[in-house]
Amino acid sequence: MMPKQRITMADVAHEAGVSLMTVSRAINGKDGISETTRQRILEIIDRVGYRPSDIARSLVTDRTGTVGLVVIDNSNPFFSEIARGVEREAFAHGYNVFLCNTEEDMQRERAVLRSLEEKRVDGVIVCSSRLDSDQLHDALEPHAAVVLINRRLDDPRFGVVVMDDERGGRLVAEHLLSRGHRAIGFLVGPERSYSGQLRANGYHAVLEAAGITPCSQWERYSLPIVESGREEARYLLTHQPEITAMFCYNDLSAVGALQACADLGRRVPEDIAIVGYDDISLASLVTPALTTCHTPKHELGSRAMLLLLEHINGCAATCEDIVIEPELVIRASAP
Amino acid sequence: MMPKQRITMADVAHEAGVSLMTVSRAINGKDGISETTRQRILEIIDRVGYRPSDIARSLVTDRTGTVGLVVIDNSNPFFSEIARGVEREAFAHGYNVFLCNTEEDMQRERAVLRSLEEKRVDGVIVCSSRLDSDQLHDALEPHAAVVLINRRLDDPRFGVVVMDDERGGRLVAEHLLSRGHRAIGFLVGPERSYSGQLRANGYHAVLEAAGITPCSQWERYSLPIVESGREEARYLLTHQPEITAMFCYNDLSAVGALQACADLGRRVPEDIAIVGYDDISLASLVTPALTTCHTPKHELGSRAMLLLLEHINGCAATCEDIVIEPELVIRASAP
DNA sequence: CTGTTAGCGCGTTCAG
DNA sequence: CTGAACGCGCTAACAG
Repeated sequence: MMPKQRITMADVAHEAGVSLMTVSRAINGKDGISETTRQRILEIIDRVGYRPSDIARSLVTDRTGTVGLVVIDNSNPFFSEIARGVEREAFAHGYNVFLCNTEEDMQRERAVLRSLEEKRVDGVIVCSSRLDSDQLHDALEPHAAVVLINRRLDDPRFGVVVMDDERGGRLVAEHLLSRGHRAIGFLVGPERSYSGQLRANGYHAVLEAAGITPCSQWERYSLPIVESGREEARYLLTHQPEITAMFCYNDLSAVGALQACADLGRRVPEDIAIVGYDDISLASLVTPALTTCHTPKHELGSRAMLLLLEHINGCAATCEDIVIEPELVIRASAP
Repeated sequence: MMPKQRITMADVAHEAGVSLMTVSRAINGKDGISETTRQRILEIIDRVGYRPSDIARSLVTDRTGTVGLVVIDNSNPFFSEIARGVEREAFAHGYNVFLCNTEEDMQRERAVLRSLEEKRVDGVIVCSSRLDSDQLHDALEPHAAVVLINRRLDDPRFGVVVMDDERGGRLVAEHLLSRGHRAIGFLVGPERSYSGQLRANGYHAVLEAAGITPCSQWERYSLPIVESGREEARYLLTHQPEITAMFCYNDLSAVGALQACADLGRRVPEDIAIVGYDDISLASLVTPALTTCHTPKHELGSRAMLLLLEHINGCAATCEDIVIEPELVIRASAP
């Protein structure tokens, strides 16, 4: 069986009785070609089903029309909504997106960043890296354009879109204090989470200003998933029964905390108040609905993609970081 | 400022004092090269930070090491979990994944499929297409390797991984009948949903066998999102008050139905039983927890990717469809 | 074991 | 307004 041969520009040129160059001009909308021949060529292209090869094109233009998106885990709604925002904006501008999950694995994070290099992506967006500053810098340095989400790195070449996490931490602390809570459990998040660190800073600052010394026994690392939240919350509730409220790293771990409360017969919010983070759609759907900090995930993604485009096109007007403010959403779990 | 020139294979060859070919062999692990020189070359590559260009490589090998994944909407947990399964398997085999959302837009679906052609992906996985058979066939025909998820198309060139949706529909119908329900509302799903059609077939078959003629006034199209479920469920509950149960296209619309019940003061499951579909993690977390059909989403994705690899490598051992059976999960919303 | 030649499909010169 | 030659970075096929 003869493997069906791909149609190439030469075929189109031949069919049209013109040179390769003329076909190329017709495709790329360049001038130096009469409107009539352009139309004729486009019709032929359509008829024979020719598809220009972005591969060949990329080799000469040094542009691929692709970007890489690196996230921890696309099955986490936080990331999947960001991914959606990125992809929508990318599509609108003619770009395709490589989706890469790191799965909390630093080695894999480096590996995907490297494979994206080899794919010659025009740029990468990295969301929630677990690498430390030096490692991350090294992994990103070879990339032509970079935008970080929820992470700062002191290199002006890298664009930044961040939530004001410190502020989010403060908002939560202030809310809980205002409701009279003094003994507050805290699921800090993954050990290497940059956002978690910032939230903790803001949170601690408010507590200290109120004369409360953050107590390390009230704090636990946790993964940003339901199971881990349940486990760590159960630990805290069991070992530190004086706790009357709990601030969870994200909504998923907060749902886990809700489950832990149910497991242990603690009523929410009567016995214990639970606060989540991010306001994923789940947050308003569980019972009791979660008090949480709203993070505009779709916007985070689309702003990041837009910024990346500026970097790719070398017209990064502003090298200022884009900072988005969170908003406290008060619901039944911590009224 | 001189734009830093990319390091090419020639640089490495020069540095090592060998020819291009030798470097190529060292990289690709081919033989016909001594182990010592290979090591020497790999060290140089590492030292100078050379990254082989997959673009250039693809041009000659006619393989890109990329696949396209086409879904309706990655912010829907159903799809984001499938995407995760696909990406994990892809990564494990050295492939990168283009994630494309169609957003229920048939024109966009064609557009992304076409752009994937131009990117010369080695294959595509299409999940929940909204195109009809002819359109979909035309859009997929130019692709070298294709796997469909939850859709059949009578072309042996296309691999298929499907849930047994008809069975799912039957399982739900049988469960509701066995609990004495006779007037059952039905959110059928998107008008062009293939899965929805199959579930409806199974569902209707069981009803008819029980002597119940499916009543079209009990059925409504709906989008697979919470808002739409709420709206359509409210319509049904208002206009067909005799209904004692509702079968919803997916868990998201079932959650919407739950909200509609709350809006209208109907108790679940006392006044009305609600059944969802897919068993996304949300299903077990809402109150009351949803009775639903379990769909192994991650597995769907990874099986699809594995099958696609077989097609890409031309060793599609089996051209049999892969069929996965759903399982009814009975929870509080329809005990 | 290693090098040389050719060409993948296209866009960018520079001539007509 | 159109075309011919060249090269992007790499690998396959053949020589040595």
